[in-house]
Formats: sequence, C-alpha cells, structure tokens
Amino acid sequence: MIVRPDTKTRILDAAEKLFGEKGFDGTSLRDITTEADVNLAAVNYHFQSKESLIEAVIMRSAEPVNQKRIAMLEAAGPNPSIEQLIEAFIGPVLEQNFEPMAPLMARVLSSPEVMVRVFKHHMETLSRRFADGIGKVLPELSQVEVLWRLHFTAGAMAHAVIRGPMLHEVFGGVLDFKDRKLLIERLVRFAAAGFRAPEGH
Amino acid sequence: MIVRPDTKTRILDAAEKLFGEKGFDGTSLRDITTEADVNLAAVNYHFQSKESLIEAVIMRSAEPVNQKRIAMLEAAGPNPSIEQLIEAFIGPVLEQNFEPMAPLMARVLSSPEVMVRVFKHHMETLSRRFADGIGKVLPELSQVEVLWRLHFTAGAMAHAVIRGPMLHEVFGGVLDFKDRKLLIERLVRFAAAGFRAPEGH
DNA sequence: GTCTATAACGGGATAGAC
DNA sequence: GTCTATCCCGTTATAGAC
Repeated sequence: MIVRPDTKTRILDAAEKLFGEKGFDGTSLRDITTEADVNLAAVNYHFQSKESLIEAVIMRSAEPVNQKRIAMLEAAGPNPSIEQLIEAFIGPVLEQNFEPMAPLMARVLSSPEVMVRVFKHHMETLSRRFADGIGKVLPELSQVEVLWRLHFTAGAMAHAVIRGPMLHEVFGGVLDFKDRKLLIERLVRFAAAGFRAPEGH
Repeated sequence: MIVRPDTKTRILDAAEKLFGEKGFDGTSLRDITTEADVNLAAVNYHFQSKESLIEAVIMRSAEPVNQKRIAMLEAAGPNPSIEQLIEAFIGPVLEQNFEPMAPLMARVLSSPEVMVRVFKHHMETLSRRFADGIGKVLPELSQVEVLWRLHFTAGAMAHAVIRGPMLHEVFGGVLDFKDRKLLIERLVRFAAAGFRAPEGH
C-alpha cells in the first residue's frame, strides 16, 4: 500500500512537477500548496522562500547524477586516460534529459549566494577529486591550472546544457544538442586537447 | 546646457544605477521611478516588465564590448592566428569590470526566451563572423564543429565571468579571477588547443 | 516540533480614463 | 504617453490545533 509522503516531500514533488510544466514564474506558491494539499505557510516553514524551494528541488535531482560521475571516475581505474576522466565529469550531466529543468537550473545558479551554497554542498569535493585525478595524468600541469581548465570544461558543459535548446533554435537545427552521444564526444575531444596544452610561462 | 533625457532614458539610467547598487531583487520599480522622476506605470509602458527592463540595461551596456570584439577581429588582419581570434572573442568581455553586473547578467541570461532575443540581436552575427574567421584558419574542421567549439569557448568564458567571484571565494583565493590578463591567457591557450584538436570520425 | 488558518503588507503588473 | 486605481502574488507574522 502506498503511504502518503510527508509534507516536505509532497511540497518538493509538487514543486518539481509544476515548475517543470509551467516554469518558475508561471507557478505560484498557491498552485504548489494546492497540488501538494498543504497549507500555504508550510512552504515557508520547511523552506524559507520560493527561491530556496527550487534550490532544494534542483539539489535533490542533482544527487544521483553526481553519484554517477563519481562512479565513472572510480570505474576508470588507477591509470585512466584524460578522455575517460572528462567523460566521467561531463557524461552523466549531458546524458540527462535536461530540457524541462534547464531554465530552472539556470535560474537557481544565477544567484551568487545560492551558487556558493550549491557548490559547497555538491561540487567542491567533486571538482577536487576530478582535479586530483587529472593532475596525476598530467603531472606537468600546476594544480591551479588544472582547476581552471576543469572549470572551463564545466562552463562549456553548462553552456551546452543551458543554452543547447536556444542554439538549436537560433541556428536552425544545425547545432543538434539532442544527439547527446555526439555532443559528449565533441566536448571530450575539445577539452582533452585543452588539458593537454602546455602551461604558459 | 544639459538637456533632460527622455522618460525612457531616465528609466534606463536609474535602473542601471540602482540595480548595480542594490541588486535586482533589492530594487523595486517604485525605487526606480522615484529616482527617475517618472510615474510607476511608465516602466510597463516603455518596457514590458521589470525583467525586460534589466534586459534592456544589459543590452545597452553590451554594445561597446561587442564593438570592441569586432574591432579586434578586424585588427587581426587577413591571416590571423587562432590565438588572436580567440583573444578577440573573449578579451573584451573578460577585461570588463563585471563584478557588479555579473549577477544581473546571470539573471537575464537564465531565461531562455530572453536569451534567444539577446542572442538574435547581439550574438548571431558575432558568432557567425568569428566562426567564419576560425574556419579559414582551420579549414579541415566542419562548420558545425567550429560552431560547437566556439560555443564551448563562450561557455567557458561565461562561466569565468559569472562564477569567477564564487570560485575565488570557494577555493580560498587559489583561483584568482582578478588577474584578467592571466585569465585571458589561460583561456586562450586552453581553447586554442581545443580548436586544433582533430575532428572525430 | 509540525502543521493549519488567516490576515496583512510590499511590490510587479494591468486596465482604462485622460 | 501619462496617471490612477486595482489586482495578484510572495512573504511575513500570529494564533492555535495536534
């Protein structure tokens, strides 16, 4: 028998559904609390604001993706190629069906304070682990350079995720972000070459 | 003698000032209309919403930067290096003092519809011109590949602009985004190597 | 501590008169 | 093009039920 989830979870579920369907601005807290069958004030009790609510929705959905990134990193073994490491870093993200979530992610990540929070919570360990792995493969690079290049890669990935639909539309289908395997291949190739570039003076 | 600018310009000026000082959420339309000495409804008459207002502010401030990008592209002459082209593409953006504007830009760019509009207006020609230039230097790459790599580069650049302050904070000053010359150098080196990578099958 | 009910306030948006 | 009046929504506060 199906148990009714608790209030907090019901709010999260309703928010995820409605934000995905009608967007952030298109969804009122009153919509969410009606759908979740809870009181309006419950949102502000469990989460502090509408902004924090969507942050929580994103955080929840990011968990399994990041677990997969770590799993792929470990599966690459002790002597991975730079391509394997980059694919572990970007593959699980780009494989997702991110179309409904992309605008929401973009919105959440647009607040610097939120970003710091998300980053601290989810990505600090992640980027350090990947930076370590890459540092071992490319020992001639300084740690700082590895970190910067990893973030260049993350930026290119985020751009593809968030702006993919837009690029597809603007360039009349020439840039097909829907073929994820090909997109991952392109980005891996680009970033791997970038990582292998010699460090300047 | 100084002429008083028209209503639309006064709103834009006031918005630019106040958004920069107090942020987007921290600035009410009533603040702006008071500062600009216009009626509240004038904002919605000239612009359609608060969101579109900041879009207009960003658009106005982006103009000179994009002119400089084109100027540098042309100054590189008929036989530029790939490094020169990339520097023309990213340099003028990264040289800016973007700290106060970064959160605002991030917010504007987080809406897909707005992004399409901004892109159509400002960046479509720009990215086609740069793609053409790069295509001539690297004729073995397909047009699609050049476009993707250009957007990977744009993503890395945007990431550095928007998340720079955050990375600086999270990594305890290790990633210094304030040394713009060095940052530009790093990104040029990374992207140039990425562009030179052979295209897969 | 968890949640509901309700009221009130500030701010973005809009319709319609001028 | 300008201005008033009004509406809706996010948010906060409060009181109280369980």
